[in-house]
Amino acid sequence: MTGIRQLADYLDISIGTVSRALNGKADVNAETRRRVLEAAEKLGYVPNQSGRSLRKGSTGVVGFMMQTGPEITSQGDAFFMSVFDGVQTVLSRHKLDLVALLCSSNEDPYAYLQRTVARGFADAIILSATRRNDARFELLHRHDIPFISLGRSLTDVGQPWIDLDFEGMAEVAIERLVKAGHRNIGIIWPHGDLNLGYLFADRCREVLAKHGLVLREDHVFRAKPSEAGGYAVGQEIASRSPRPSAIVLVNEILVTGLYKGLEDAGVKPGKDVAIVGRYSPQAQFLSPALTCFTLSLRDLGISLAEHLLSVMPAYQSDYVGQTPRVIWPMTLIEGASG
Amino acid sequence: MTGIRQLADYLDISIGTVSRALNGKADVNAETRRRVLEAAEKLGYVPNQSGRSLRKGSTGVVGFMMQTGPEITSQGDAFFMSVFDGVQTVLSRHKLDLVALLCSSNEDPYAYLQRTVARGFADAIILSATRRNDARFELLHRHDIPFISLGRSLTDVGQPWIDLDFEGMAEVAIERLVKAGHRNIGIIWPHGDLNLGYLFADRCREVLAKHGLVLREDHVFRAKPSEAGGYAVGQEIASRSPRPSAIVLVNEILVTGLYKGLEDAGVKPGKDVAIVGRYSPQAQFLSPALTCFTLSLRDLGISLAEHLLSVMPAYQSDYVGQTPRVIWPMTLIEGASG
DNA sequence: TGTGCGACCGTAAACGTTTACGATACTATG
DNA sequence: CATAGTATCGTAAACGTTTACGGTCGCACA
Repeated sequence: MTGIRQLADYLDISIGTVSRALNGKADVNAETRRRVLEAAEKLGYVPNQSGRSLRKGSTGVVGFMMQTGPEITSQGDAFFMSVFDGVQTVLSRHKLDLVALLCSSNEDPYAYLQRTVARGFADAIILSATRRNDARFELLHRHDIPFISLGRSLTDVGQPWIDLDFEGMAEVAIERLVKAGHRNIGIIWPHGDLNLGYLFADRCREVLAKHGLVLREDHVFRAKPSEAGGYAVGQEIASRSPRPSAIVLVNEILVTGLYKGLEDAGVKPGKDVAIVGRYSPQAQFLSPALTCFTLSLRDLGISLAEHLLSVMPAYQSDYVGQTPRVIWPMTLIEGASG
Repeated sequence: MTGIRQLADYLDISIGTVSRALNGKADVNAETRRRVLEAAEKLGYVPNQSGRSLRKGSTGVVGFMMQTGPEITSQGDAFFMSVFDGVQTVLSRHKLDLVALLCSSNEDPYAYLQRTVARGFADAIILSATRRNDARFELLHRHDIPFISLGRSLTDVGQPWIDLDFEGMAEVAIERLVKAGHRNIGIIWPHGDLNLGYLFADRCREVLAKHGLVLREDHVFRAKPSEAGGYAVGQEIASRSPRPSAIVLVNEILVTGLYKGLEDAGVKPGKDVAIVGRYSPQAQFLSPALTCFTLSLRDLGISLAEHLLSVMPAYQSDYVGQTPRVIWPMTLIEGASG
């Protein structure tokens, strides 16, 4: 491993100058800088992260916290990979690296976050899978770590957040179904205390009420966020009487199972029961194609990164005037399901 | 942030003793150790990672490298989340943390890895999405970084690897289909130069040959690893004459699209064309349910971690006698598709 | 009493950077 | 020519740990 010392010896100048040259400081001769950069390239020198961050007090990495395990939050397949990609295109412009902080399913997320924060692992954090009451917010706030959350929470501490427009989605979906003549509309609400479920369900109720309709309690279906959960809830829906004539679901990960659950119970999705859901890679390849709400995950990632930078002291000058909170719109893809 | 110095001052002992007490070194009085641990807990002291790793030369983190972007390798993120979970259960026993090293889709993986390795970011690396010729192997070998790869490669450098048994899968699938009377069997081979495609295709050919059958070149379908890719290839299959009566696919991520592509072309999956594939969360909820090969992703993760530890000098004593290479078996789930 | 030993602990160096500060040489200006 | 100013660079401290080394103390033993 070639360190800055080897590089300095090789060039026969001091390590201070080398460091300044590499970091783009002003007081270094242009010719010297050129030589340093050239030599660094040649010797394959890359600054050691530990030494650098020990001195600077910052690590140059942004952590995206997520829980591992088979039963992930409420997002499916390529969701995070696409978001990451957007985040990185922004961060890389500032020489920041993104790593995923993986909290195992048998570790308490709060304890995990506490540990990684105290270790000084990342300069800033992106939170996902925000709960309705989420203690992690206060933790990061107390330690004065810049962060942003993908998702709102009641335990807001003034940090920026971006959340999908679940309420707008509820509104558009319900309006659409009501206009199509549906009077008996049910919803699927994923298990757990993710905040989005509440936002979604509440707005559904409101919009229905506006039309003089009521969301029956036995038409609120709780599902595990998995295909199996979708299957189970499909069976359940089929067995209700009265059976809802339309279903809105906020979770993308269970729709194939839902279709199958309904079919196996003799109820044809899109025909006997209209379905409106969230986009997933499978959505348009189901039969009938799912009417669903979509968004650009990459753009979402970009926005997440930009808003995060706007609260990081070292970078915020480039990102002034960011709206601190964003409700991210989703657009409807008309399928044949509802 | 309370450092070791504050802790030492608080206890009125030297930082050396504090460090030894916390790290479980021998020559420290039992009572002193108790006091130190208690105070550390009380003051919420957590060792600074940069300082520690600068001194020790190791970081205590294991990196799992993966590419971000919508068009990921051939696995969905449900796949990795489960594997991660297994990896972590093992690593956490050794106080090692797992982070995902996210290489953005517009950065060269080799350059990315080079950068993170030189920075000294992780003590060991897990590679995934191994290509048939993968320069990353040699890179890590040259830098003497312990690593393991999920997937074989021609550019093996003697490191341990674990790979799914794509050849066994090919064998079982082909035998099954031949036994069912199929003579015209096609395969779907994902785009890119992932090694698994070659392993799979070659073995398919061999097994077919054993039965006096030949894999027609126009029955080898290349597909983009996405649902859309599956749809396209479904259309393609339908248009071939002669049309294969059965299809084996090695990639899990495109099956819903494949079904739809076939259906839209008037070909009924499972009826007009038998299909055997890989397990995905959707597999059993398709109609007909997919006959597919599955495995315990968590156990795979556990094995990955154990084999990785066996090549890490600081930990290998606990993991002697590990077989360096593992071909991970998959088991068949009989669906109705083939 | 002197010696040796073990238990325990303090001291200080080292890890690889960054950066405040001071030193040097050269240029411009009077 | 003297001086101030500027460009460039070297020096050394600092970041928070870990750990080799040496020191002190108490005790056992001859």
